[in-house]
Amino acid sequence: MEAKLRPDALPLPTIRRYPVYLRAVRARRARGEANVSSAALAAELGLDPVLVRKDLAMSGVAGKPRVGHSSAALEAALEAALGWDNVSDAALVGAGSLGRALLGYRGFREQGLSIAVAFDGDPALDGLEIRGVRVRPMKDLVRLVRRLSLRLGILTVPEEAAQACADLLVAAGVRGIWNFAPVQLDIPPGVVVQNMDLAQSLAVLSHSLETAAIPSPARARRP
Amino acid sequence: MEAKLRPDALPLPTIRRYPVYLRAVRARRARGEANVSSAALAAELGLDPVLVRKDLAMSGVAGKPRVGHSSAALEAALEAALGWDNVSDAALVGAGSLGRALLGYRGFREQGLSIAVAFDGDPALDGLEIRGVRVRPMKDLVRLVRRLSLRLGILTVPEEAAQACADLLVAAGVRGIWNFAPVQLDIPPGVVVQNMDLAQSLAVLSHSLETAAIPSPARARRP
DNA sequence: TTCAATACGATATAAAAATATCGATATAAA
DNA sequence: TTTATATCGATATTTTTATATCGTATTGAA
Repeated sequence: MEAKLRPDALPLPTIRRYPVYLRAVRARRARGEANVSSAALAAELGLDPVLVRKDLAMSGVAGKPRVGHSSAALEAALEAALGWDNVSDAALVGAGSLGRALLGYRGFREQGLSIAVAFDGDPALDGLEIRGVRVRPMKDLVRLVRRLSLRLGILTVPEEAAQACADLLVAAGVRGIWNFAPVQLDIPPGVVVQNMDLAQSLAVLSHSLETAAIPSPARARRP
Repeated sequence: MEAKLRPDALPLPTIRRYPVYLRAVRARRARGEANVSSAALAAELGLDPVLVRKDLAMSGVAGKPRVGHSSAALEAALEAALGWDNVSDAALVGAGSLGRALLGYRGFREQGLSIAVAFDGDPALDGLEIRGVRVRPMKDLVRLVRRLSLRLGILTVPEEAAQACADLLVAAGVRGIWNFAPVQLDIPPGVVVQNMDLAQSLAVLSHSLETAAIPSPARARRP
């Protein structure tokens, strides 16, 4: 009868939770658990069981009562939903300290991401190899990105340079930009931008630090 | 009559947008603009004007028709709401590449944050000074953090070490933890955790890259 | 074989957030 | 002075997301 509850568009918050589920499922699978129950995941992650159940249901894999979901199937489905099943190569722009930190992050491979080449405006870095990735001058960006047909650009330059570099990436035919600069980029439609703003995250923290400052120390977050 | 619309708790999405507004307001003020209109901000940031207006209203500063809001007052109010008006010192745990990148980030001062001391388990780093911040061994963490009465901990260690380091920070009396490790920390109530998960951000990007792949190129994001 | 418990699936309700609409007010131009 | 308009403030509506509830299927134990 095939009556899967599968809306064509997954809710954004669900997408954001998928990597969290995926990590947990992978860990359990590595531990030899062939099946994962949504309730167990919810308990481990401190989330509402219903929420987890709904999220998993939207991945398309069915679960069996008293057993849970096949962890292998879940892992595959989550990866597919995220587009992490086939590794895609990216170009990193800005080989400063943040750029280098990203170059050194081993976890990207598990997230379908591999940095193929880096660019930097500083001539001193030209030709340098950082963690197995060669740094190229900016003037080669459009040509190289196009030749390697990279779909993704990672922007780790100072905010003054961000828009100009983004324009180069777009000119090179990139489909998405992961922007670490605290700037609202002006990008033509068709290219997806995801901002990674430290300030936004810090805002939530320091605000709740400010407000939840004095009150009673005994108060559970989740009942 | 004093009928300010001021809910005691600001919506989380509003909090997240505050740093974005703040940056824009600061830039305009630096350019000599004494007043900022919500409509202009909305246009600059690509947001809905009503949304911006509501967000700004919740900061408590009133705007005047045909003029806008006083940019000085707005800046102060936003900073106050975020708790960025008085700089607070933080402890950084994990002086690896990501930790160093954060140590090198100049923007933190504008966000009310200053890293006072760093810790790392690697004895080779003991005593090293990075960007003016001394690296200390882990065994000194609780004592030093307590003595400096630091309220905030920044966690940039590998995921295996994250929970143990978080426990140390909590033991040292920290009120909030900014967690860059991809782990769900188990933290007692009273201590606020804000996760900065690269994977979650990348998830949104690669998913929309995946879904919005083939369709028509001409499609505006905001009408 | 029967029964109880677990965990899923679906529906319903509630909460939160974004968007739309309308009226009021202060400023600048006529 | 008058009038038009930009812009705010408030209310209403819609959409999105989260939570609660109920029924049912499957398994493992009695």
